[in-house]
Amino acid sequence: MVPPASARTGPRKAAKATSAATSAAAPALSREAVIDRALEVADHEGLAAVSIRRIAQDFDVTPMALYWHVKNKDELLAAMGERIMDSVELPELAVDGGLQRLRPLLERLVGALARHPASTPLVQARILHCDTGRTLTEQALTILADAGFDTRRRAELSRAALQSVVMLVVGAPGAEIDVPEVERQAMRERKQQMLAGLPVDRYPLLIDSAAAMFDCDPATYYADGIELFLAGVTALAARREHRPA
Amino acid sequence: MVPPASARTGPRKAAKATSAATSAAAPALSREAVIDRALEVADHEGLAAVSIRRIAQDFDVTPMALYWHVKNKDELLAAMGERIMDSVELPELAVDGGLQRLRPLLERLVGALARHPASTPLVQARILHCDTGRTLTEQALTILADAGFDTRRRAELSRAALQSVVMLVVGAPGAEIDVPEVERQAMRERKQQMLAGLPVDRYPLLIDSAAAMFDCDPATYYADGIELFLAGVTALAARREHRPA
DNA sequence: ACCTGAACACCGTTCAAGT
DNA sequence: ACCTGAACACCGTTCAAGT
Repeated sequence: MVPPASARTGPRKAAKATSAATSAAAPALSREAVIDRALEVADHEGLAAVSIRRIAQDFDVTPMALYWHVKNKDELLAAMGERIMDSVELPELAVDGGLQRLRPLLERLVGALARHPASTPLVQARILHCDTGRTLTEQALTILADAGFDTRRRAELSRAALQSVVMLVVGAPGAEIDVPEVERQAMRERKQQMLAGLPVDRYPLLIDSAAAMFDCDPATYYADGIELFLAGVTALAARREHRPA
Repeated sequence: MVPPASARTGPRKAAKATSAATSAAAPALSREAVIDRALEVADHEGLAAVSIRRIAQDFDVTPMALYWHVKNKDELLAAMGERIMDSVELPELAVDGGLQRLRPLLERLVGALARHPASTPLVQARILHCDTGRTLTEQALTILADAGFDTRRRAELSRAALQSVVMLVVGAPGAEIDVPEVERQAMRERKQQMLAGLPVDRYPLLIDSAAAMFDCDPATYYADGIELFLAGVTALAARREHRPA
């Protein structure tokens, strides 16, 4: 599943340096440090590379040492998700601007998630388990309520809003989540070749789109994704107004 | 990670029945049978419960026997994703109807994915690796091209269309993917209690929506999700028409 | 063509013990 | 309060060998 070890980047005993001044090497073990390191490992080698034993190794410590700072692996993964969520810089909620006020909210979320694409799937289940996620949801609900959506629609749409962002990041073309950094380029090329080898008569448009699917600017990709969602809610809100129940 | 064994549901030697007529028990080992069983296990116990050794056990066979039918675990997971994708009943592409022709396409996809929510994450990366997925994409691209979207926007939007469906299924309220069937109800109740315990002054709308987030009808949830996407593309297409470059 | 046995290098986790 | 050692029950996978 994971390539047979080799290439490690993490902090390690530089040599068998004696106690005093162990150089840059491993930082002190702590819950925060463990979570940070886990996110780093996921960023560079994929989420599958995150294991209790591996992280312990990076701290030059026994695997069981981690269990003092973290309940178990599931809790570590949950904490990674919440850490990402808490890194969102919450925007202030403007008094007016209608549904367009959702835009900064979604942009900030994209900004935070895109820093850790490989760990973004972890966020999905943890949004409502941290303050930042709840505040973000509450803001979205406020904006949607102002636009006239009832409780049920608000719930659905706020959910869809945040999940659309998760989807954008996880499904970003060329992100190749869960593939280690080093193999990403090769992976992309293999995919592109596969598409190029398809029968042109059966999939003319698909082949035509292949290039656009791979070399795409992340900034416009995210902007367009957010735009699509906003266009959707705006249209739905307009329908409500024109034929009110 | 996975609860400590116990409760298994799969086919098993009923007793130490002698060769001839081993009753209903384990079907013949084959690539198809392995994939089917893996999907069943994921459906009932979550994707994490799918292991080479476990599936082998369910067939009363040595783990290494599976390697004859399947290259390795990654290939098994990929095959599960493609199997789901191939179970989509492709709609015929109507000649007219504009962007609304996307609807049956998305509905069929939801239909197929919703049968295996726990394994739906596997579909994401495999869409373009099977005929059905490519055909579906080609159809989406055709509809989007007819609506006037250029190559880049077509590529983006077809991608967004299929991923939105994956997201709808994976993020379905109360689906609790990756949690074994037996614990799902308990999990839902824990979440609901957590929301109920929140400070009402900070999260008034969130708490108000809590009920709507949990007891929701899957049919309208999916219909609304598809509607949101269609409203979005339709609005974007309309903008293009009114101020053409 | 299809399956087994033995072995290897990994996992997560518990529990008693050390400082 | 924080960490270690030894042990257990799991993983995926290889390789030589059986029928």
